[in-house]
Amino acid sequence: MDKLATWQTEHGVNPYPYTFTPTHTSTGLHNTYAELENGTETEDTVTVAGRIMAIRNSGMFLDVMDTKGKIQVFCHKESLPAEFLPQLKLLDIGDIVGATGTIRRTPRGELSIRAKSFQLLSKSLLPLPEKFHGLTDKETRYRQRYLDLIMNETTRDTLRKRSAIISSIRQYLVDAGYLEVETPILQPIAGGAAAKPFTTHHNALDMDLFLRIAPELYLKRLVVGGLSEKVFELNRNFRNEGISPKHNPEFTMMEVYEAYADYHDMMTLTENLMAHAAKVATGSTKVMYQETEIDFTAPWPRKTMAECVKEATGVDFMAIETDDAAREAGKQLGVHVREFDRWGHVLEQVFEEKIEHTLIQPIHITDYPVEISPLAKVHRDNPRLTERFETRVNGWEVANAFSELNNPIDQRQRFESQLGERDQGNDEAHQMDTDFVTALEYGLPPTGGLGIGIDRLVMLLTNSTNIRDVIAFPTLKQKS
RNA sequence: GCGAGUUUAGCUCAGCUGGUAGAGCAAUCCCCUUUUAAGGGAUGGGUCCAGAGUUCGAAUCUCUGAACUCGCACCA
Repeated sequence: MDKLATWQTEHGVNPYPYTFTPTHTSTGLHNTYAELENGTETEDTVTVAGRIMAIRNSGMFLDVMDTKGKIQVFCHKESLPAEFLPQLKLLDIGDIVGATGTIRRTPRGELSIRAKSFQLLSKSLLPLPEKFHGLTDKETRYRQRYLDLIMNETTRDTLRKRSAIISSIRQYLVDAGYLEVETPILQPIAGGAAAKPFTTHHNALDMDLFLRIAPELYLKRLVVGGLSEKVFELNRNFRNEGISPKHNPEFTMMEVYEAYADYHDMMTLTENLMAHAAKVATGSTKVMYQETEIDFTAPWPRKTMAECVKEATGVDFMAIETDDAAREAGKQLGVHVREFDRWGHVLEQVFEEKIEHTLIQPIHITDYPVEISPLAKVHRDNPRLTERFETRVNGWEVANAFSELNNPIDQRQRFESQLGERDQGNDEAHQMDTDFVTALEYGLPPTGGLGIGIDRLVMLLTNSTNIRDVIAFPTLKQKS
């Protein structure tokens, strides 16, 4: 652009200088001078910096936006030294500038800085989207998130809240004595969940590796080793599956393991963590999501999966003895049943198709069938069930937790049973991880474990209806 | 993967039954020094998503493809 050259040749200005030192933020000034009356001038000199979002009256009024907000810079020819006036004409919407001047409030009530000087800090070469409608095209908003952030306060707010939520969870756990750890993202066996992994290859080792679908098996190894009785990891998982408003191929999971705890303890921890995060993000444990108020205030109801199904359908799966009878019952209820489904698969399928979407307020669904819970400990009162729960909010799975299976003999059998399912066509059945079984053979203490889907929690706490709105750079197809 | 929809200027969008490509904002130039989407005047700006077809003539009709959006499926 010509203006870029003009800055350099006619004004000897480097349009991309190295440093600048603002003394104040826009929001800080709005707070400090909240009581300043209209039409008042002060002698208080401040320096701010930010992006020009609007220019009015040929540069007399600049709206400057910094991370905290906006403030008007008032460039009047009587208060701005004459040498700045030609430079004023060279400013564009989108330029980043610093300005120094005195605080005043205009007769119409706009807190402003009466500029004594300003400095170009970065020249913008591309025009910003139109100011009134802003940037609304969803594709551009996701592909060029920087533009979305410049133009849309909601986007800035959502992603800042995401950061606050993650910090609050981390801080809560650290304060409670949990040790934050890191475990491999590149794994030779993608374990800890049922999902299709991304595959990659290490050249020097000539070895295929998988991006992890869950950190679970490594975190339990750390508990076996006694690194800490309470560990957690807050990081990305990768699942090679469809993209939807609730699924991104890479997503953020918090997993925590606590020795000598069981799944009841994990329910309490889930409630405390989410209620805390809700308060940090929204100021309250009662959160408006779309048209519904969701109440995260602890404690939350707990109900077994079989009870839910019995209440909603009248069918008591606990009274069904065989897999054949379970499949028949599933078909009777109009639920999708596969030929290799056993009692537990059918029970879960009925739950998902008939009940899940009705669970709006936070609830722990407990006592999952053993067939679909290969890493959870058998229920102390019933061998067909496990001590596992999933927390549902707004019909979504937001947490999954167990009393961890720590009996190595049982674990080996569960893996073998999963291999059997794999042979029957369930390509997401769990793989055998012999080293993990070996770790259990050295002894994992009784342990409670919990995973929380951070992105979905952030969606709920920021009133977002698409997971892409809570991920700064969501996965998109490459433009050809 | 399936269905519906969208794709036109930097942005937000018009463009009818096929007949020379439009507006507002942004940009450039001029006027204007107390504006709040500032205002007035002038000017420039297009691979109408891509390719093929129908037609004298296609942004518009047909087919194929692409990206996106929404819904569904998948995601135990």
